[in-house]
This record gives sequence, C-alpha cells and structure tokens, in this order.
Amino acid sequence: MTEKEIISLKRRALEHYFRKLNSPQREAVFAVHGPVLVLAGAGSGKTTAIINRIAGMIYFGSAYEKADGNLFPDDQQYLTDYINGSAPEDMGRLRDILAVYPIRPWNILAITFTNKAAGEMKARLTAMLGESEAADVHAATFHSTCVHILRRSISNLGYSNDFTIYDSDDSKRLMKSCISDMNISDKKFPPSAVLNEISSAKDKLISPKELMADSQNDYRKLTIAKLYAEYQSRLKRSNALDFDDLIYLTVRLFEQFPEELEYCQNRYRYILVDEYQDTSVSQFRLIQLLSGRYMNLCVVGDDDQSIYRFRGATIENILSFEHTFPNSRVIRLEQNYRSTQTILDAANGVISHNAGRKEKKLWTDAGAGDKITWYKAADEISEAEYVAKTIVDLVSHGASYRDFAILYRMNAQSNSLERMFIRNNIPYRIYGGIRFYERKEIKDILAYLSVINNPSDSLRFHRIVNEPKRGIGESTVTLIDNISNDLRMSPLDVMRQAESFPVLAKRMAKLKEFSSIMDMLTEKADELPFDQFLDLLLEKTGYKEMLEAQGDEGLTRLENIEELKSSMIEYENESEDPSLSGFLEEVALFTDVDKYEPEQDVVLMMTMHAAKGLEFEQVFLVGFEENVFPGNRAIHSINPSDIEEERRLAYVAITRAKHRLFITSADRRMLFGSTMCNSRSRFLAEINCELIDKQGVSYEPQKQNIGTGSAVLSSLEQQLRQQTAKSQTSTPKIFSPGDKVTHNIFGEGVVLSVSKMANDSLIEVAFDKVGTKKLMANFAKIRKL
DNA sequence: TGTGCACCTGTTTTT
DNA sequence: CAGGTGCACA
Repeated sequence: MTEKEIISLKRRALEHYFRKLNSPQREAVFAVHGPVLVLAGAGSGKTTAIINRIAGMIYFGSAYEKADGNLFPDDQQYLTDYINGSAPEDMGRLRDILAVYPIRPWNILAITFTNKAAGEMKARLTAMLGESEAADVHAATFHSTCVHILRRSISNLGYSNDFTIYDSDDSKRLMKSCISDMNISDKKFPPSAVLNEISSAKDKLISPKELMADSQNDYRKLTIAKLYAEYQSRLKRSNALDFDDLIYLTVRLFEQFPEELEYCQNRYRYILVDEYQDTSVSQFRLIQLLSGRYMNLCVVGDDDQSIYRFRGATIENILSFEHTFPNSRVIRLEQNYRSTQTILDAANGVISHNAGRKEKKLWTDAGAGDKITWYKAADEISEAEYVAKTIVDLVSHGASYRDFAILYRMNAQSNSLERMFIRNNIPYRIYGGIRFYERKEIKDILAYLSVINNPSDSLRFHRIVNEPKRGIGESTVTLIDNISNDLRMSPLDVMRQAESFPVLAKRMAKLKEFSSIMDMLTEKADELPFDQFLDLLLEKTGYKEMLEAQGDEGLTRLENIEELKSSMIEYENESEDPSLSGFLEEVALFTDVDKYEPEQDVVLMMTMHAAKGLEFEQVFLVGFEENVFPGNRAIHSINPSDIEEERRLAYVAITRAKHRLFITSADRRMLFGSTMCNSRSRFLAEINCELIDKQGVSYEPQKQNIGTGSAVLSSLEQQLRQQTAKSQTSTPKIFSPGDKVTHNIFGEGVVLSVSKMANDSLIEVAFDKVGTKKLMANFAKIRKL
C-alpha cells in the first residue's frame, strides 16, 4: 500500500466514524492544526461540531492530515469492513489503527463565556469521551481560566494568590468611596458611569497612566483617569480583583513575564473559543498570546449573533480573523437543524439588512412549516391577553407549557404578561432577572466569610462592620479606615488594638467586642464543617437574631441563607480539597443558582438577550414596536451600528423558535408610567409579508384620541373580554393569612397575605414546591384545605 | 446614629 | 408604575 492509499483509507474510516455530522462539520473536526474560523449560524449544530472535534483530537490526533507508517493487512481489512458496515465499531482497535500523535486531553483548552456553556460542554464531553478523559480537558469560562492562571502566578504582579474577586456591586461601592474621598461630585461623575468607562478601558487594555496621558486637556476624562488610578490602587491594597482585572492582569502577566506565558502555551497547545463574536479586545489579546507559540486556535462564532457590543464585545475580532491569523481556514455551518424554513427565511430577511457582515444563508431540509403569526393588539394588556389565550388554547390541544417562551426587549415588559398569566393560571417562570448571590443577606454573609478569609478586604469589612447594627457608625469607621490606610494594617487589626489609638477610646468596648467575635470565627473556620461554621457565624454575629426580629421578610432571608448553606455543603462534598477561599471563588464566578430546569412544565419568560443559546418549540416575540424594539436609544443614536445591533438581536430572537413564531405589537403601551403610541417595528417590515399571517385589530392606530378605549375589537379579543368578565362574576372566595390551600398546578401552600382589590383580592401564597406566588383569589384555581 | 419620606429615574448583562 | 437614593429630622 502506498502512503497515499493508506491515508485515503484512513480518511474514509474517519469520515465513517463521524458519519452523523454533515460535511462542513466534519471539516471542522478534521482541521486540528493551525488557525480555524468556524462561522456557525444559529442552530447549525455548533456544539456538536465542537464536541466531536475535541473527541477526534483525543482519539485520532492528526490522523486525517498525516499518514504514520504502514498498515497491517488485517487492520486494513478491518477498516474496509468497518467502512462498508460489515465490521462492528471497536473503539479500541480504531484508535490503535488510526491515531497519529493523539492529543492529550490536558493540552486542550476550551473557552466559553458563561458557566452554563462550560457546564454543558463538560457534560457532553463526559458523555462522549467518558469521565476520565473528559475531566482532563480544560473547559471553562474566560474568567475562571484566568483565575486559574492568576492563582498560580499573580505574585509576580504584587498581589497575593489568595486574592478576593469583587463583583459589580463591590466595585460600585469601592468607586463610590473613591469619588467621595477625592471630593468629586457624584452628580457629575456617577459611580456606575465612571465604572463603565474604566471597564471599557480595561477591556481595551488601557492602563490608568495611559488613560491619563490620553486626556490632558479634557477635565472629564482626566477625572476619570484619576479615579481609575485610585480605584486600582485601592483594589490592590485590598488584595482584590474586579471581573475586568481577571482578564487584564492575566494579559499583563503574560506580557511582562514571558516564562509564565511560555508555561501556559505549552500547557494549552490546542485552544478553542466558543461565541467568538462576543470577545473583547483584552480577551482577543489573551487568546492571541496563548495561541502564539503553536497557533492551534479554533474559534467558533456567528457575527450575526453579536449582541453584546454594549459591554465591550468587538465584532471586528471575528470579521478580521482571517486577516489577523494568516493561512487560516474558514468553515461555514449553514445548515440549520432547529427551525422551519419559514422561520429561517424571516431571520435571513431581517439580518440581510445589515451591512458589514459575513454573508451566510441558513437553510434547512425540515420543510416550510406554519406561517408566522403577527398579532396587532390595542395595548399591552390585550397583547398579554392574546399571548395567554393562545397558550391556553394550544395547551388544550395537546401542547405543554414548557414548549413556550416569551421574549421581550426589556425586563419591564414582563409585568403585564405576568399579571395576565397569574389570572389565567398559566404556570410561568422568569429566567434571568434577580440573581441569588445578589440578595443583600447573601452578600452580607459572603462578606463575613470574605473578611475571615482575607482580612485586608476593607470593602467587605465596611459592609459588615455595622450589620447588624452594633453601634459602630460612619464616623468611627472613617477613623478606623484612616488609621488602617496610614499604618498599612487591616481594619480588623486596628480594632483589635483599639487601645493604642486615643481617637477610638470612646468606642473601644464595641470595637473590641466585634474584633474578638471575628477572631473567634477565624479560628473556628478551619476546624468546623461549613454548615456548623455558618450556624456559629449567624449566632455570634447577631445576624440571625436581627432577621428573626424582622418577621416574614426576615424569615425568607433566613431561608435564603439556608440555601446558601446547602450550596456550601454541596461544594464541600464535591470538591477534592474544600476550603473557604475555594468556595468564595466558586461563588464569585458562578452566579447562577436560579438554574434553568427544563423538566419543569412552565412557560418561560425572558429578555431576548437571555434567550441566546436556547431554543423553544413555540416563541412569542412581544413589543415589536418602534422605540421598544428597536429601542429609542438605538433609534436616536448617531451611530447607525446601534440599529444593526438591535437587528442582530431580532435575528437571535427569531431563530430561537423551532416550529412556531408569534410576533405581537401594541398600538398603545404604558411604559414607565406614561402611555405612548408607536408604529410597528421596522424589523417586521423586513420579513417577507408572504411569511406572515396577520391577526388582531384591523384599524390604523388612532393616535389622537388615546384613552377613549372604544376601539373596534377583533372577534378574538371580544371573546377574551367576555371570558374574563364571566370568570369575574364567579363566587368570591375569602382567604386569610395562615390558611392552608391547594392549587391545581402549584400544589399545596400557606397563605401569607391578603390584600383587597376592586372586587377581588390579591393573595400571596407560599407553596411548598414552587415558592411564593401572588394570585387573584377569584381567578386562581385554588381552594382551602 | 438611625429612620422615614420625597424625589428621581429609568435598555440589553456575564463574569 | 416602582424601586432605589439622598436628605432632613429625631
């Protein structure tokens, strides 16, 4: 057999092994070396391609690219039989025969943006490769990858490796104190605005000095640069890093310490980046540095799905990949496995109005499917009514609640929908929104743990020193702060030695009391298991007592803390080497406790942004009106690319739907306390009208007489109104707090509160299974037990 | 030092 | 409309 024949046979065997993939997907799997750009349209089996690629690298190495010696006749025979299906798939033997320099799993780095994506990748790798090989692949987010690197080497930059990670709330507090201490007006320089600018500077790898140099004649910029410098020095003093620092400092580390970079380059020889269209300048630089030695870089993304420019993503990274990495291969995945052709045509129609994109056209062989329904409602109430009615109707015809998702542009839009869903007893869940670790009580407890773990963390010290109230007020804390800054000792040390500082004499007893509690806790932190330690902390700090005095709300908060405790226990059980700092790190980077549980049979509501990466049988896109979507900010922006970003968002939203797509607009909408009239969204006009089935009010908007409410209603709407009226006259039900009740969807629960409304009452019920819900007593399918 | 009320201001968000 | 913030007062 010639070498040519060997490689051709082996290639056919490999192609047979990956026969479930389509041909561009296989191309992505086999292109192991060199720079590769995979342009993966929505629903094109991107993750499948990535997983198979990693598996292929580990199983077969460069078998597709290089021949390696001769083939024994019986191996040759086996391959031939395997290809034509007459021999069984013997993985061990296939690997033996085919593999050429198989890649070791720990040499592979797969970077994602969210923990969810990283978790999914891990899970799918485990399913394909098995536990042991999958565990060695480093699949993680940008941020946790950087933490990993920095924990090892950050001492080069003058931080210690037990650094604390600040979240955006911590950053904001720190910035507030910088602003007030530097006597700068927080009216002219709102902390969040300053932080945004600093964050975007860090994203662009601009240091405080560089920003300063760049803004000599601009007072505003100069002030921000000064604040940046101050903020950064305070972070360092607290041995803390904010989210942007994780990337920024890793890049600096690599640039200043080539040996550190080299170590990582050798460790991560094969790099894969998911959602590449969302990378920022600093993330790009990080990738460029890491892949600089071996150039085995595969990036996967879709420029049409870039919707995070507002937080630093530069679409140019993906648009200029081929230019930045010469000799790169570009692979397009355009076959869509998710949606009907109608939905894809709509998406293609919208996105084709954007300039400056890589031309792609999604297609499917799934068939045309149903038309898209456009419903024009009178106002946001009847819009919500339409959505609710349609879902009830489809569910009664065999659909499940979990088939539906409602996507909106702004969180504020969920209100009317929620109310209507509660009325109609449609179980729903808002995905995204308030996050568990952002709750005050959780942040307080975590602050206690942080201070115990890292006493120099003065920001978190501030948070807890007088929480619960223990008579250590603002002025005392300022004194402690000054001393601690002047003498370079931790605030807690200052308290411990309060007697040495005459200014603190008056408050000495209270200060000593607090510091001794913290000392005791610090001592016990290593001895006790997490749950017992947390109980002790709650007890000794008086936090528990404080919550218990707060009644119902305090009880909910205590329950949340219990939840935190269970996640600590979970961490303790699952981690090989559990430690307080390890737990805090996990919490800092893994913000999602409100997990998405697809098993639950509920309708999901979320913003269009939050829907990225998800898919649903039937999707409602609500609020398709000018000034809502696209939003007024984008419409009035001087920069036309803002509209393009909205359009990409529309593209993302449309392509979430597998089978059916409903789009709604309202003639009148109450938003932020005032009513406005908007014409239908321009994105609607960008969809070929033959794909759309129009429903709802058939008159043109009567902008001049808002509020007459006498608009001609469609028959559907009249039906709805009648139904609502009917159910309103059913016998009123009376509940009082403490009543045990049962609901035919939510199960059993206890009434928390009752408030009278017009001719009904709003009751709040704590259900055993689904948590607290607000229900209308007369509408809800609920009865006393 | 702690509390209550008036005022104000509103995209999208992961880490 | 609703939640967060800041300021005045106890």
